[in-house]
Amino acid sequence: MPTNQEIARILSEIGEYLDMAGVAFKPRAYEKVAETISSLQEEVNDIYKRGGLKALTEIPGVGTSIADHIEELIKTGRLKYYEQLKKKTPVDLFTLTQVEGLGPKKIKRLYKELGIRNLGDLEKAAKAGKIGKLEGFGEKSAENILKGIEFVKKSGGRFILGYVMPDIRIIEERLRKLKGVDRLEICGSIRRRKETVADIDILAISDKPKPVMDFFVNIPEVVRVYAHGPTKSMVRLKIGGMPASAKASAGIDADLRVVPPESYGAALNYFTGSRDHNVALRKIAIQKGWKLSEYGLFSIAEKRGNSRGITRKETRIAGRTEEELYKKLGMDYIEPEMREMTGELEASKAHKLPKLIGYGDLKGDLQTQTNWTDGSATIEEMAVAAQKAGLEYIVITDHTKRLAMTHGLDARRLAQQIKEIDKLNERFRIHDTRFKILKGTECDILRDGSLDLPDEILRQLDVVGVSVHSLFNLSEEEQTKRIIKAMKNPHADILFHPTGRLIQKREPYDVDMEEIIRTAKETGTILEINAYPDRLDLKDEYIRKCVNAGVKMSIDSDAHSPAHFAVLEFGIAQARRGWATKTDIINTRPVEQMLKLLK
DNA sequence: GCCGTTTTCGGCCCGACTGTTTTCAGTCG
Repeated sequence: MPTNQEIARILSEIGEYLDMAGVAFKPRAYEKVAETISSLQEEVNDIYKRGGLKALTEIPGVGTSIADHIEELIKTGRLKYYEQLKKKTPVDLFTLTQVEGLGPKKIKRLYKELGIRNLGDLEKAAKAGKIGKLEGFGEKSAENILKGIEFVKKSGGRFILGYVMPDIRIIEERLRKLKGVDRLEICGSIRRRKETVADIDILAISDKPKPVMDFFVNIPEVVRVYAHGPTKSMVRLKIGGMPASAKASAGIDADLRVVPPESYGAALNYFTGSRDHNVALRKIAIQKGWKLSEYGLFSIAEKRGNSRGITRKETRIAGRTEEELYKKLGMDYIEPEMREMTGELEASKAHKLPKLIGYGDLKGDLQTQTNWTDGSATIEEMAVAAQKAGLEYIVITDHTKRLAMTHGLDARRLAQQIKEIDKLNERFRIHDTRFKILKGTECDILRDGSLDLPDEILRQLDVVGVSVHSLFNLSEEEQTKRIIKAMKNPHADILFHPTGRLIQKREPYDVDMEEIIRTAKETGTILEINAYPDRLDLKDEYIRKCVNAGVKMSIDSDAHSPAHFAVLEFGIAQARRGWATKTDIINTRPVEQMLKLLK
């Protein structure tokens, strides 16, 4: 049974083969449907099982031909049409197209004239000087291909946002301070605050773009310059990124575009994306008889000349700000985190967009660890750091005894910690701060769904978080049952990192999230949005389901050191991508009100 | 090959840069 990713890859390769053959329009149809399928929530397989060919054609971009292709793939595991194309040009398209500067047309010529089928062949030919001699290629192309090969070998492609953000901000500040730069913004998936990002898109306003460009391609982090023009430059940056990895050492690509002030909003919008969101906006503009580009929204007047045909006069009608642009198109402003074509255009037209939780809206943090278990700092140090980060309260949630490697707390040590926290709060009170340390736990959920600490001690805590740290491989049924039983414990207030995933490291465990969300609603259990950059667990799609179901959530740092409170912004970003408002998140409230929302 | 609240036929987002060219194709985002 082919997975969505496998189906998407085959369809996308068909698109590239058609492109190679010079076929018009079909390539884009295949590329587009491949993108849709690779980001589909439901398995295409299941859709087919449920409703056959007809259900397949209800997937956007799937018509009769592609539906037939998919059916053949599901039924036979093969696709004759694809195999025929592949036979004509039997190359490793997937890898070769990852080489910067190589597209279908060039790959075809390299195969026809030099017999190049894969990365190895390509490297050999380039080193042997064969590519430079090919008509239309030249020495420079050969050199670029070799550099491209190096990167493909080293890089996995995407970076975890929270790990690269600190370095990106340093570069951003340096460029912003540059003389001649009036405004500057990081756009693209970074502005949309995606979980992972592939590159850095930077937009600037300047009336002297040349010195800005020259500065940019010469900053010390630049290891390679792909393009250096008057309004657009592209480079590869070597930035630390944390944790240090092979990936980070390969560097990350950054583009800088400079536009005039009257185009800033349109450019900001265009370079922020998502691509699909932009395409949809341009179509709306066309329906109104206008044209939208990164330079603005234009009305078009056509004048018929006597013999010379038609002349077009374009008049800018919006583009200085994004707000103006959306308004002119008949819509409310859409926050960057929502620009993913998941219904934001419809909501915007109907003036029904939610007012998203803001980046300064958190008043507390409900999951923090200390040196009582696997954290690095004392309770007091964590409290002081949280206060500095602008919070009014934190919950200390050290691990429990089942997690032996962290010296998890048993009932006796937890009782000691409770006393310690009482003392500290007294001291804070004396020093006349309103900051409050709450007593809590990150209590392990055992195999059978019971909790790692007895009810007698849980009863004494302000906040009980429960979470899974073992037996990730249980069947979906067993895992779901286990977690639901824990949620039904009258003391279990919050389910921490509900799916257990680690981005780029560990898949989520098999769990029926629909069922978990229903149980949360039933039992009044809070679901956590864990802000730690490689967790971001819940995912945006589940956050949105919680919002729609009226299930409350918390945003927690899972801080293991004082510096970690900085990650809360990524949790807020995640919540915003799930369309959550301030009222959906319990720790936007002052401590007394927050506590009232718990069991 | 897909799609339709102006279209079931005739459209399909738009522009920048490079390299190898003498006016542009290919690639990228």
